[in-house]
Amino acid sequence: MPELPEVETVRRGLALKLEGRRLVRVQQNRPDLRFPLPANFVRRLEGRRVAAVKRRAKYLLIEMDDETVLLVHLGMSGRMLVSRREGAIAEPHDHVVLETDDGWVVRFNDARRFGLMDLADRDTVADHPLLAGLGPEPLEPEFNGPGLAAALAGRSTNLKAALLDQRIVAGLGNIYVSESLYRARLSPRRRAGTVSGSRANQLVAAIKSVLEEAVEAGGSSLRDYVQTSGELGYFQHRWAVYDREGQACPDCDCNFKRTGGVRRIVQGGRSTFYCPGRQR
DNA sequence: CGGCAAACCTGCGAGC
DNA sequence: TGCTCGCAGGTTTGCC
Repeated sequence: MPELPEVETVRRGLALKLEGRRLVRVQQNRPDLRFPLPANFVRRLEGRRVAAVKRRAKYLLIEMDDETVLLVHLGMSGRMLVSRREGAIAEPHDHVVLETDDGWVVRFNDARRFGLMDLADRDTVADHPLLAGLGPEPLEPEFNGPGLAAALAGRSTNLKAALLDQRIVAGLGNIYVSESLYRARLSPRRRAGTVSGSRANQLVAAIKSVLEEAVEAGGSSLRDYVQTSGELGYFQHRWAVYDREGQACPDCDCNFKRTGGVRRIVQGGRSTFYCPGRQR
């Protein structure tokens, strides 16, 4: 999916179109996404003005003027497509459609339906079951070397799996874990508990720099992901290891002929990409 | 606790 | 051209 940089890109696009606008029409095209939509979903949103569009980890939090919060997760294939009302064409898998008082249409489109929406209250949304257990925001100062080391201490699971665990740090997914570990020169196979001190500091710095650059580039993009505007993100062109099996890594001083370049392994049923010459 | 597989669901590209 | 297979950015659950 959309990992943190993609969700942040979507958040910015939605904020430009939605903040301060009234939702004059809300259309719900099916009773459920990953979970059933809450009771009175349409009635609780229609006519409300959007106060703010925020983000926590990979969740979008769209706050209304009555303190209702529309919680959105894009899952693997979820998109928020923005267009003018007069040009809007309904497409398959448009599950929820929002229309603003100044003529914009936002369509939540999610073929695989791993995404979700729920309604919460502003003052208690942090305690929502989906948000309560999340770890620190990786781009905030609260995410730092000592804190990460403490969270990893004693864990025998591999470092890849630990960084995908949203309780350790919230917002990384399969692409940016591989990219961060490459930048930190740490092997995805290393035991998580062995990362402390300067290694933890380096890993935190790597995660922050990868995510910051990706946000700046407007996220990555695969075939089924577009930004709110419909344009593609550019970070995919900067992947060092993700989806680059067999190729030389960009900083290659690691004897390509011996290592065979970027290696793909499967951990927890998901692909991991790394350079065995650089990452230990 | 840990590791793994399966589950949720659809689409797409590769290979035959 | 058309079929089957494997794989895909996420997260949870259940089993050993």
